[in-house]
Amino acid sequence: MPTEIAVLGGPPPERRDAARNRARLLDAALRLVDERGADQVTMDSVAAAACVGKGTLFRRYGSRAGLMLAVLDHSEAAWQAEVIGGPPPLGPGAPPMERLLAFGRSRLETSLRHADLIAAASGEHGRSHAAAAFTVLHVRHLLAELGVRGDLPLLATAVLAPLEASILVQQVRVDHLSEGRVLAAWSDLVRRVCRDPL
Amino acid sequence: MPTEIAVLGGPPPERRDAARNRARLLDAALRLVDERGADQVTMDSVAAAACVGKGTLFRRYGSRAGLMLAVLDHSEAAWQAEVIGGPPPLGPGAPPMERLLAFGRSRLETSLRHADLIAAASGEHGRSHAAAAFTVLHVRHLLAELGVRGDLPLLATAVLAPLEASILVQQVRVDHLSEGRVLAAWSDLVRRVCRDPL
DNA sequence: AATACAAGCGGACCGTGGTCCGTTTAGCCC
DNA sequence: GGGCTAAACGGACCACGGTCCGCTTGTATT
Repeated sequence: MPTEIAVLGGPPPERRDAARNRARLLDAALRLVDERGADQVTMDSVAAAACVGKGTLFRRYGSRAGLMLAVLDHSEAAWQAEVIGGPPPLGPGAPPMERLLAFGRSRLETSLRHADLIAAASGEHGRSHAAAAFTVLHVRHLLAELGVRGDLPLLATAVLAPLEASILVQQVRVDHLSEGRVLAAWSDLVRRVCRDPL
Repeated sequence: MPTEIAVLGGPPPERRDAARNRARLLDAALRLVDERGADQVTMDSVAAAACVGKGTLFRRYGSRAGLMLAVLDHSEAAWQAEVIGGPPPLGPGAPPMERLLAFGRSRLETSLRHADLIAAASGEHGRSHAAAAFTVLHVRHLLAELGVRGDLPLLATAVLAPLEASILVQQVRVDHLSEGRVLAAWSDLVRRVCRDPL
């Protein structure tokens, strides 16, 4: 029986071949999604492109949604970095309201750009992936800086809700509303929410 | 060659057997969804229960999402009737703000009750089914009565966004926030949006 | 190095959504 | 009623997501 070192809980580390396969699979998925679009990528094709059995793919990522989530997180990492540490007004340095409006514009663009990926990733795990949690936290933080009172976590979620990919796709790609108009309406919403109730 | 009567365009009427099968299928689907829950109902089982071939099912309803949409519309008809003509404060007769808040509470409950059905119906047609259009129209109407200025269609969509089933399921069933708290936050949002900017 | 065993592996297999196409039938005209 | 055609029918068939299980391999222990 192997010595049990990890006294404090936590998942045991991945075996080296497992980690290698995980990386191979993510690589293959990133490449395929990039060159064909998310909804043209089958699980079999990813497994084949990674030279790995299908069973391994599902053991590592759980489901198609899980794999797409990993791809999505990878794709949005750069965006998150810009929000956290990039140049103003999106990054720190600008007044909170300007940052919030810049955030909205940027999020709108990103949601639309990754719409297919987001849809593919939005099965079963609810929407609670790292990326979503990050946006809520960020908006909540900005609202706090603006001195908004109330149930900030829920208010942040409410402000973010109209920027959900599924809603934006309906508005822009089905109803053919211009992105500018959608953004203007969102900005209006934000100003109303943040207005001081003096 | 049959006489062409419909000079003005529009889809030709359904053949009698087709209409009968459509009804049979919807009946079967309603019954199965009611007794097993939407995500335990397979297309094969619906076709079998309706004593109809699977091909027919798909010809009539296009896809699983289409069938579930029909079931959903049927299930929500009663709710829509209450909103349009039921007793206040949900129905007409109460002041607009009271109606709007009652609408929110009612919509929150309905979205959660039909969450599985809504999820099953939300493929491919975007969200543009009759039910969704109805809620937007209604909220838009109430906002107008409240004298709210701005891009009312988009503002209505933004106000409705936090009541989307997917978001509510995450908040209530995953994060275990109470319905009361979620509703309070939504009411707060609405009051902020409707506040007069004097 | 030899041993032991958990972890990992891969591909055959299954259920389900969706399509296809040869056959049947409702509706119209004579 | 008989004949014609477009519409409808239905079930065999396919693709894809997901599971299962017997075999392999990495790693820790001695």
